[in-house]
Amino acid sequence: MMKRLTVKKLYKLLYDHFGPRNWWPAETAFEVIIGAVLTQNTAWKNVELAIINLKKKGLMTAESIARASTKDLEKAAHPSGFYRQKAKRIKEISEFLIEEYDGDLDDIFNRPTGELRKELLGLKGIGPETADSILLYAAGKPVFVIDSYTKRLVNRLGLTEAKNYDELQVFFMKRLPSDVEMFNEYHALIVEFCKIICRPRPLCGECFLVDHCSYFSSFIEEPHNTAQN
DNA sequence: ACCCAGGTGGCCC
DNA sequence: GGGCCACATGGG
Repeated sequence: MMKRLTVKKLYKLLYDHFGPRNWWPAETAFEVIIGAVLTQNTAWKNVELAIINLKKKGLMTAESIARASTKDLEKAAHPSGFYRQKAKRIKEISEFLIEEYDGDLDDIFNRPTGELRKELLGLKGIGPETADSILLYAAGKPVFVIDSYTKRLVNRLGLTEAKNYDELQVFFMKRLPSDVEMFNEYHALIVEFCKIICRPRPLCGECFLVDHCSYFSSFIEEPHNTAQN
């Protein structure tokens, strides 16, 4: 008889399997913001290339990006895709930080979380996931980040019917203690798990969650016949 | 030659 | 408020 999988139990399973992920992969809070924009609908590997380019040009501070030419920013952002709009957006965000907060992130991060979130959402290029990634991974606020992996996973597991961002966020936050470290790990663990196993198309092979959830076993398919086509 | 990746904003109805 | 669509590169 299979026990019902809960949000807390899922966290434990993922944590026990993968261990701490130690996110976000960035040297500074500002780099988290830039990475969060660059990684929108983009593989992180490509984002790394763009971040290396920016650093090589000395473009990993709000001051330098605000001052940089659009052309230089586009060249650096190129490998991450959507490079024209991303270049424009990291420039606008940097300009905003300089103008409104003198480039001081501690200053802006000291604001109440709700107000800060609204302020971030007001910027072009920052939607709910990017805003919450910044709140959690740069500002250290207890905010649960939802992404396409999270939606896919909880829907397949049958944990909730919720589909839209805010509903899913409430779903998780109502069932978990407000703990920055745990929220940090939980999101990173979901990404890790989905990168490997919970793909758009079912992946053949075993999955350590199968024993814990019947919904999950239902989409694990038989090994692919690679001979066809 | 497809499909996919740590989304967002602008339209349209 | 939801359903499309453009945005673009690099890897499988």
